[in-house]
Amino acid sequence: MSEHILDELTWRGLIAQSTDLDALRKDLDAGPLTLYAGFDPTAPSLHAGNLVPLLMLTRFQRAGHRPIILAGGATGMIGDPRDTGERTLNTADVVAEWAGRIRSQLERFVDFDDTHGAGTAATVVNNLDWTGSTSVLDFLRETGKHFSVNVMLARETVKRRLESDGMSYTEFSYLLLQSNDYLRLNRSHDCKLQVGGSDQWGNIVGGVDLIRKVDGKSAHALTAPLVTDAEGRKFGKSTGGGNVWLDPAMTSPYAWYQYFVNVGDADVLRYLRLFTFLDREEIAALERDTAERPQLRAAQKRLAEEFTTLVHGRRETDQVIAASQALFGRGELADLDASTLDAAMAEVPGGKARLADGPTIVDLLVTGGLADSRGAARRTVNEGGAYANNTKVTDEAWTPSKEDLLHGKWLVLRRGKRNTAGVEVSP
RNA sequence: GGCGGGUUGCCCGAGCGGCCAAUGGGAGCGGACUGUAAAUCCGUCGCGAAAGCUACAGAGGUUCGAAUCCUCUACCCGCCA
Repeated sequence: MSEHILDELTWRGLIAQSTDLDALRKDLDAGPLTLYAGFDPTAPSLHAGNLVPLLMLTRFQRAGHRPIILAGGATGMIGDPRDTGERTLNTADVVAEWAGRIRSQLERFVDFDDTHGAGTAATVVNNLDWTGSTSVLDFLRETGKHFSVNVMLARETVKRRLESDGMSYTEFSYLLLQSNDYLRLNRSHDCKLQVGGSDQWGNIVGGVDLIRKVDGKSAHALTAPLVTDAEGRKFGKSTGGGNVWLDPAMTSPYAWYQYFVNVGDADVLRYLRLFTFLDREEIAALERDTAERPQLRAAQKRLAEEFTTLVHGRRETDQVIAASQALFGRGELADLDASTLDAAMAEVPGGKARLADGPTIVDLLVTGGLADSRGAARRTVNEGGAYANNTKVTDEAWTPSKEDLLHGKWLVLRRGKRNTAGVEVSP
């Protein structure tokens, strides 16, 4: 069969820090091992960066182990300290709502049956279930007593925060909560491994230490390199800013696909290893393609295809690929048949306009969602970045005529090289 | 509780009472070059066609005129108790 999970993670570049790997390997070989990763509801949706640790759970499950997904209903109420400064607390309602939404996203990435061997069925837990009812006194006496402030102050994030804005006691306590989670799961599920992004290292080993101190047992820690910054922003530098969200209402499948098609050569192979299940041979072949014929973007297209399928499903992926080919292909837009064009237009942003209103290119860029304001739209036109049906428009007053409408209703707008929108124009 | 400092546009960060829609970075956006890459260079970057409008934590006030002065409120930081 395949190689050892730890060896696979190593070549994929998924191991940033770890406790004793040999000891972990021994435990892994002894049978299904229970492991967990936690996800705090800090936004209404997971983003691409969250998928590294999430897929790590998937990989372990496929290798015959048992994943626990933890939704941070409690930790999300507190906030993991970050370098940029104190977080604003969200209300309990918001946290609960986000936790629910994230939970349903998380559930798609693991199997809840013993598909990968006996005892590999996944579990979902919410740390609010055991933290919410704990009394302060119990918590301080039973958990707090095991933590040395001296040690906590030495943590990187804490040090940086003390040099800048300082930190509330609330956030300072975060470590204790997450450590306690690990202890709880170790006791209730015999969970012996926690994985996460490398920013979680301190929190994870906090739990490892706690388990050792309280129960005298050993547990493992494994972190993956961060692909995003602490905020999950700036996932890559190859294209537009902002987060790439899993929620199709926040980031459309088309936008998701396009984002990964546009990944730079320097990142694409690493991303393939981090975000896909392609094996060494396939990735090596794509590496050759990238080196020899980079303009084909074979690796990027494969990454985008695999990753879109993983998140949005095969069907949706086929549609966005078709749309991308139609819009970025060599052929003339006018040559696309009606159903292909309709399908492509359904994937990109758009709007509606009426010919009778005599909308100008400026109006259309705004209604198509390609410009935030009319001023921005005019700027785009003057900068030479506006296109209608792939023809550059340089006159702000340009207005489409009936003959411009593809299949009698579509006007394909573009801003710059790769931002496309479809405006449906009625008489 | 006392004393002091702070709150500026997406982020960081300047800002003498008029010349400030507000210096400078970064991010973003467009162009050139390419491959729907990277790097680099150029341009741009509140809303509005314009008049003008809305903005410098919030609310008042002083003034011909305030982001800049005063008062109160909220939040943040530091020192002391």
